[in-house]
Amino acid sequence: MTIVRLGYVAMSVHLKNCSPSQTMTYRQFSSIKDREAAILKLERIAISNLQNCLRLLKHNVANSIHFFRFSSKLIPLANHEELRDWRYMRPLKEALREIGDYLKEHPMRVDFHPDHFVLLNTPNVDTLNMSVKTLAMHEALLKGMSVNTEHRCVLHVGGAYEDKEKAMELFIENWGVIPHKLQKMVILENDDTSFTLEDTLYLCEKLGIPLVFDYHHHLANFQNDRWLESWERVVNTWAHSPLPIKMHISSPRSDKEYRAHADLIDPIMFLGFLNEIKGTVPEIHCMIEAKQKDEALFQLGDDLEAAGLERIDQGSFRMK
DNA sequence: GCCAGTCAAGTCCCG
DNA sequence: CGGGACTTGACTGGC
Repeated sequence: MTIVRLGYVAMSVHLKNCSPSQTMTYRQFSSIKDREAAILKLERIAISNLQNCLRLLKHNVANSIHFFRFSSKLIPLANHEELRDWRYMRPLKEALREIGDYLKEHPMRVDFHPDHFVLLNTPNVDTLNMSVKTLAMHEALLKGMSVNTEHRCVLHVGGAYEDKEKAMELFIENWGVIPHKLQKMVILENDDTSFTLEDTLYLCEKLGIPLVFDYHHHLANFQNDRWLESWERVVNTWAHSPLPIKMHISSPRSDKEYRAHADLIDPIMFLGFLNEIKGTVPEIHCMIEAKQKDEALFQLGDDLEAAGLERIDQGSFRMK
């Protein structure tokens, strides 16, 4: 038996005026003459983003969704060079605590996917330092919400830099200088241009990092199309995690724009996948990456039910 | 009110 | 080798 739980990313198409990613660009920031007022504005935006996150969590509970990825744009300009003196966490304490209190009452898997500027295998020291800083910010946000930080940040391996083997060795080398508490947060995903399932698995096994299998990326970028041959190894990377295995699902927008995400999830592709892994794990969490966000989740849920899966609630299914 | 162009960050790809 | 594409949602500025 396998329990399948569906999750979605960052925002809801059903909640109005509820963006968790409002922002201010640096150009806009620097055009405000009173710097203190400009910083207050940044703080107001960040607090509003967190309040909208809480609304989203309530929406999830109301719709029995147990899995959610926070936006990584919660704090505009958080690590900008010119705002090094800004202690941005202090004014956010209260808003973060409220989220933490709510999560305590309504347990839900929440995590982050820092964007593609966070590169652990970069040969550039400044880029590496910025990446560590950004990871530390994610850690502070999780801690502010009293969420156990272990395995909550999905990252890609990084750039190939014209030599994939070398780039993987550089990942291992740089990994050694990442603070242990940040290492603990990281999980790694196969990507759609450079690092395949096998490449990522090599690093995950070597360094003890759980692997997030992205099925769509795999179809766009593989060495061996028989991913099932590696599935047991993928499952094993989660053996010592407090969390169930997770994966990403999305569907190609079109043949021409194969790598771009479609509005919705193609249920045939997903059902095919589920059929293969049925019974191999007690529980799996599937993060839906689709333009239509939570609506894609609802529609996929209906498709799964129509296909005969036993529905536990809006976001959960049981496969015998 | 709508549409096009712009935005912190890095890497890849094409000409 | 250099500049544009990539990707994403939000926001600005021009009409």
